[in-house]
Amino acid sequence: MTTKAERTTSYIIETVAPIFNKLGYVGTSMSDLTEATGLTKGALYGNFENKEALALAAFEHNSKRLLSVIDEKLNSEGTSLEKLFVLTSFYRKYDVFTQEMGGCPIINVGIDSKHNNVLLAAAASETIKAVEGKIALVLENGVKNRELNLPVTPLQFAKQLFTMIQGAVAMFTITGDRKYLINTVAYLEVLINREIKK
Amino acid sequence: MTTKAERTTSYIIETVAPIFNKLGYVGTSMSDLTEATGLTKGALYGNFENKEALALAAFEHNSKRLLSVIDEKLNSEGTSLEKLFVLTSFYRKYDVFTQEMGGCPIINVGIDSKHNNVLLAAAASETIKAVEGKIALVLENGVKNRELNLPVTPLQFAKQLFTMIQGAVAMFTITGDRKYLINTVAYLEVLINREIKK
DNA sequence: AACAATATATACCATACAGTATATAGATTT
DNA sequence: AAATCTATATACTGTATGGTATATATTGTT
Repeated sequence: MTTKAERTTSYIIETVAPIFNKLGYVGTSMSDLTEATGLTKGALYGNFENKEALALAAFEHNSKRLLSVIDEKLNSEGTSLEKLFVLTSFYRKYDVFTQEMGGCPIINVGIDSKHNNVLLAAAASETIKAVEGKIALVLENGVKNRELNLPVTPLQFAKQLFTMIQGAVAMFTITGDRKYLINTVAYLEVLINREIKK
Repeated sequence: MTTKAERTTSYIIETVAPIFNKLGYVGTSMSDLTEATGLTKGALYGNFENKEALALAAFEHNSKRLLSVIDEKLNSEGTSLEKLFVLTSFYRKYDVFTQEMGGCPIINVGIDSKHNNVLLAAAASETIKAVEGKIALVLENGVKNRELNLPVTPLQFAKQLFTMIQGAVAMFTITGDRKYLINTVAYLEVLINREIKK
């Protein structure tokens, strides 16, 4: 059972998350948030200690959503190779997935908070590590099953894959051109088939 | 001959550029800038119409510096292949180059200004186009000289290369781990040798 | 060197900011 | 349903914000 208070707290987080993600930590004002939620400062400060705690909760919300979708993709039925292709397919349409979140939380918060908020910066860095770990696990299994052949360690290859993906995400975010996502995913799929498929 | 006024203007730009690059457009206050320059608001507003004009000049300064170094690398003596390797070498140590600028201006301003300042966002996007064009030119020459063999158009390949580079830059910026730069450049050099070298 | 033109400093404005104390409304428990 | 407890609204801090009007230096010109 969820009490009214709990529901208010999560309503705030959900409403506030895309705003922080879009406008950044300093770029978001408390009045932006009262306006969006339809609540007053009293309500916001009753549920969260301060702006920083609110921003942190907002990022964790977006991060968890992203991580759980990635988990879902990487745990879908099929071979390790197929799992990887499910992931790349997800990133081909990453723009629609991130639309309601207000963009990629890793890139947005990671860059925005670099010199503005230590906790947020650390959280973004942690999310990267988490994704890399998840991809590495799939790669590791593929190697164990004699399905894949990696030129470097699973974690190293995972980092390389994710770096390329985030490159496409960054370029898409800055230019607004979806082709960066589409073309990078196409490149990655060829790369996986040619370089690591046994 | 440079008049005193001109020297003040460029002194302001040079001093202010890394601050805007680090803290972002909204994250930078006019008092940050008076403090850093040792000048007063009167001086700053005497030389620039407003905060936006100042931020724009600051970005253009960083962007020009970056583009001219890239130009220099891509116009160095040697074959097209060698030029490409001079560029990748530059990005292996991109962290030290961007240190005094306060980080990569493309990533920082591109992401930061996305929802905060239209002119800055457009300027970052333009800088990306400029870099891609410069790389494409070298690739095009390499094809003409029967030195390179591209699987796609020069511009398309240039975009793919630059996307990977900026991916490494983004990951380095967020995590602070130089290995993203080092490993991505290593990967790119193998890629160039194996995929497009004739 | 005296004057005119320009650049910088000072003092100020209205507004927006994050945050708080307290009053009021709403929910939960008995 | 009454009483208690909790959550939200209101009204208010003090401070920082971008920007400006004007006075004062500083520069370039004759």
